[in-house]
Amino acid sequence: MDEKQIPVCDFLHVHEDTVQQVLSELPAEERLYDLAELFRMFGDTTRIRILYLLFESELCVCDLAKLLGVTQSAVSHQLRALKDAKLVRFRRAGKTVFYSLDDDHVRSILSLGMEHILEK
Amino acid sequence: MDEKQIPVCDFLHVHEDTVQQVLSELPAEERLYDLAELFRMFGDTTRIRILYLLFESELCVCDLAKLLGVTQSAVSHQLRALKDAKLVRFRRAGKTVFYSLDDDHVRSILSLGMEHILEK
DNA sequence: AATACATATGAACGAATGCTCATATGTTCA
DNA sequence: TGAACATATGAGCATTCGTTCATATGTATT
Repeated sequence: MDEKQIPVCDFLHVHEDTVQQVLSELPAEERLYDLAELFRMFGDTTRIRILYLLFESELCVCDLAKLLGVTQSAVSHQLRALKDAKLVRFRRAGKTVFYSLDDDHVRSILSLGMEHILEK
Repeated sequence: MDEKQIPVCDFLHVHEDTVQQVLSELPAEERLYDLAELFRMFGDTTRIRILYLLFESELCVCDLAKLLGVTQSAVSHQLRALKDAKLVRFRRAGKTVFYSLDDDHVRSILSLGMEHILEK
């Protein structure tokens, strides 16, 4: 042991086998990044509101903008992010574009989150 | 009708009753904020890694710092955030403080998120 | 083709975020 | 009580984020 100056204790408190166990459960760096990116989508009220509005039915961009009381541009930017994260999909109908939830993970994740904050 | 200059369409594409339905499902502003705040906790790789490390067993601050390869200060700051969000709890044992997951919501939410990114 | 409407996108700006450094608090042991 | 160790916290800084404004792209209608 030891030529370290970092201000952390210089030994592990937990047992070595626990360390191995814990590290083996840790997903690969890339997956962790993707996971954080996914949850970051839920980490903004505008995006969360968009997702909740799409809970029941598909909506077009301008409807979303009006219901949210924000700019069409802002909604469009956020929808792009949600689309990239595979949380919403869209279909074109003439000039208007209708967005809807991509799959049920969105509903499940939002429900679990809501459960958590309601219990605490 | 009307005197609006905002660059969004001036009528709703969806039916009025759909609007009512959609708006009635939208949680209160405060809940949406809390929800976003909760998910924001999962939206950072350092915090996600902390949560995954705590999946199997409790760990003290300095162990976490070493396993993550980051400063004790950084970990401490993030643990504070996670604690405020009720995602982790701690117990003091002499000089060291052991952190663990607060409840099973953390595991469920992480699992759902992982499912999503693995499928897409 | 020209116009109007719906949506998308890039640049810019202010606000929030995560880290580091320095230091404070808290605990144990001599 | 003083020294050593573990953790917490505040200030400062660079980066990221979400919005707005201006403008581009795409579609339908005349």
